[in-house]
Amino acid sequence: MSHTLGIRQAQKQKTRQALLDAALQLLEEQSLSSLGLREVTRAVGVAPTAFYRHFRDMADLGVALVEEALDSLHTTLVALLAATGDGEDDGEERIAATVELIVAYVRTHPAHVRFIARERHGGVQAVRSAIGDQLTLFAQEVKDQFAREPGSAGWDEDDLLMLARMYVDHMVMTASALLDAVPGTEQRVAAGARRQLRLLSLGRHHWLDER
Amino acid sequence: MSHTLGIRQAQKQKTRQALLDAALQLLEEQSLSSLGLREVTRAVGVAPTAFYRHFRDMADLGVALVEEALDSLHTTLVALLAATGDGEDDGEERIAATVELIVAYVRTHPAHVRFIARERHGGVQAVRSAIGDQLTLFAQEVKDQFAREPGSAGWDEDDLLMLARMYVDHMVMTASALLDAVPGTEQRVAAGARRQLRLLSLGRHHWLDER
DNA sequence: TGTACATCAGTGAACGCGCGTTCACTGATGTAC
DNA sequence: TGTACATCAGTGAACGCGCGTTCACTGATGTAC
Repeated sequence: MSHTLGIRQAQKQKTRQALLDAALQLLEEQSLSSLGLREVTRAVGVAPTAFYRHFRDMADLGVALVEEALDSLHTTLVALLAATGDGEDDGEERIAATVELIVAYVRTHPAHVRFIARERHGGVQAVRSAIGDQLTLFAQEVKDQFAREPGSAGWDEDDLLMLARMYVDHMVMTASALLDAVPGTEQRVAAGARRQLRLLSLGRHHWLDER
Repeated sequence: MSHTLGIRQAQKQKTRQALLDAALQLLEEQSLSSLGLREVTRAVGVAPTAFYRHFRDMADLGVALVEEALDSLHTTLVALLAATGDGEDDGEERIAATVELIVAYVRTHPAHVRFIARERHGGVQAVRSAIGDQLTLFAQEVKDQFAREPGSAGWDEDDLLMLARMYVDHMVMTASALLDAVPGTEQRVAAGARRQLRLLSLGRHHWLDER
């Protein structure tokens, strides 16, 4: 039997989620350090003081948003690694699948992408750290996947991590570029992203050529 | 004979520069959208209303800061392109010189770097646009330099621009990574950046291998 | 050079406003028997 | 099942504070003659 939440706890969760959703929406047009507690509670329709039943302050809510956003991003990353074949053809199929996944992710979670891109270097220290830690974790996972592939034979740890970081950074950058793209030009951006991945792939295949 | 400013104009410029300097310093620990006009004038030691003699609002000051920051970055970029030889040895010297220039730039202009990294995706639309436009311009200049090099024979325009964008983005990312680096680990970050440039360089040299 | 008037960068008082935080509260939900 | 008490998510009034913006001003600098 799975545990059913009491009415009280269920309602509390609902309010908490409403606060997170409202904040994420408000953050499309401003950054976390200028978003007010009253603004968020007003959007949800609860008293300002209700906020304190869920978060200590806005930075605390920001960290919760990072977890939410990067949980969904993690799902996408796992799918992306699953689509990783290191196949016979220099990975052209994998590149197309990767970019397609990013495009789909941006389409379904635009606010999350914007939030991460904006707050990654934003003005709230705790949130910046949370995002940095998660991206480092992602790079580790990508590295582990690379290490499993035959194309990585002979690579040392540092080089693999460097490669993984480039892929993760490229993912974030592509996602953010898609967001900022003039509507209708997303296909051009996606094509550019595929070209960039092709360049990285070429570099990767020739990495060991000169010892 | 060069034109000498009147006493009045010279003093006005001085105050304006003081406002920009104070704002840049305050922005090390917060983002533009949460920085207040009174905060800036207080730091300079003038009345809040003096602000309006120089800027319409904080967004206006932000755009002025973009111009200031990217002017100095442009100087660095020109030096960087001058250091570009596309030499015999896969460009290892150029890579070292490039990373060294970025390290030096971050050391001498840390606040500018932080400002650009933070506001590139920040909450103030006008500033975001100003930064985006300048970076596009930089990519064009890098592209033009690449086009002049023998290694780029056979490349089409779109591919060259894509490559230039990767270099510009890599520069910004490296600069921001150096800022965030735990003090003392800058050399590790620089080594990682060199490795990444080596990978890009390899990709570049093999770009036309398969037509 | 001296005088009379114009300009305008910076001042300081005043304003209305929304902010974050405190506090004692209410009333529905949970628990013990 | 029913009753008595405990818990606690959300309320609403109140607070002091700093904000952006307005306005009429001052006095040093600039200009015309």
